[in-house]
Amino acid sequence: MTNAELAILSLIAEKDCHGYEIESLIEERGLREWTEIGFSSIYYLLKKLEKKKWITGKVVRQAGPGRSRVVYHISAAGWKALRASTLEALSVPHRTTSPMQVGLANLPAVSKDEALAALRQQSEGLSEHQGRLQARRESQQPLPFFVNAMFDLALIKITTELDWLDQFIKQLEQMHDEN
Amino acid sequence: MTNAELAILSLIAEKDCHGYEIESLIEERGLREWTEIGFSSIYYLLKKLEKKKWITGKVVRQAGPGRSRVVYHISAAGWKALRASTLEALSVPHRTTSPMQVGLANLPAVSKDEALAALRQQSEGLSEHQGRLQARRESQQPLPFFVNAMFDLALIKITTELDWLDQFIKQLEQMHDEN
DNA sequence: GAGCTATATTCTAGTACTAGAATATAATGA
DNA sequence: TCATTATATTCTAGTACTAGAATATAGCTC
Repeated sequence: MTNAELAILSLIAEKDCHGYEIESLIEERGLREWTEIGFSSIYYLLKKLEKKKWITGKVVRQAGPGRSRVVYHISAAGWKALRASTLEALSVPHRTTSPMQVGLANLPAVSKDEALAALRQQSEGLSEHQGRLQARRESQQPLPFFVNAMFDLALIKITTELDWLDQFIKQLEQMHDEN
Repeated sequence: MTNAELAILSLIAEKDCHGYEIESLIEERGLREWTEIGFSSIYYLLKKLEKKKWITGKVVRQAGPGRSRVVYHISAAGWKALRASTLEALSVPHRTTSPMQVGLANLPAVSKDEALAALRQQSEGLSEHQGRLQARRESQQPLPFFVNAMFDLALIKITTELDWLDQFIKQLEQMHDEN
């Protein structure tokens, strides 16, 4: 199961949902901070999960305007897959090279000044992201311990990267320009 | 330009290459530690870069056995794209949520013991990766400062994650099992 | 009963790879 | 000369999304 599939499946595991509702859940909880599922992908992913028999859809006509919804419910096989996939995600390390690291590998292609400007921008963007995460965590307390753990890990990773980056910028500033 | 395209283009920028040669460079330098470009993707990516006019191919018959090679050379437009893409990679932060974090979000789906076993496996895998990176860096000294920077950053990120993980495992061990 | 609005889903035409098998070709050796 | 080997490239049939436009339908208003 892919990350995107797992994310959708776990929302349905929590509570029966239709596509539009999943979109609002994602929006509401700021899940876009964690995944990159676009609106147009939700229905695609739902169909995929249904094809695998992990969820089953039921057309529901409701009071109020608008067409009927398809409300999805997780199946026994879906729970099994969710558990298996969660364990796999927890156990298998996944090497992650950020674009910035790839950029670093190509540092000689740009001038010192350009590199410095770019890295300062990176640093600012990272700080903003850090701030957003911190704010979101604080605004939602108290949270279950495992959600706090997620925030912790995310924040610690960003902070580490930011510290390293700021030190690297200083180091680069003091270097002789070879370009 | 995608990460994969950038990686290939930067190898060609360094020196004219044909497809098979790129594969051996990737293997030789342990670039799979940084990117996930499969062998079958190299030719696909070369074609893509050629279509964008960033590289030009030339059929070369060489001494020795085997069919002719297509040796690629970076164009002026290619250099321009390489510089632009490098600056973008250096400046634009990229949120990266590892599968483990997604797993953490689904922690309630598994039992405490299962989670602990999985996380211990994660920790071991991470340690091994850390060791591999460290060994590779040491075996290749002296390296250009920016390559050392890449290793530094990668190692610091892994170490941070590992420290957090080991602490989290301890915390989880002391918790009451609710599943 | 005709149009309007809100709600929800589907469709079209992409992009970006990827695994693995098949193919092509130059030299060499039996 | 004809199979074999080494070298290098191409082909087939996928998977996994994704942007944005189009469509469907229930109720409400006039």
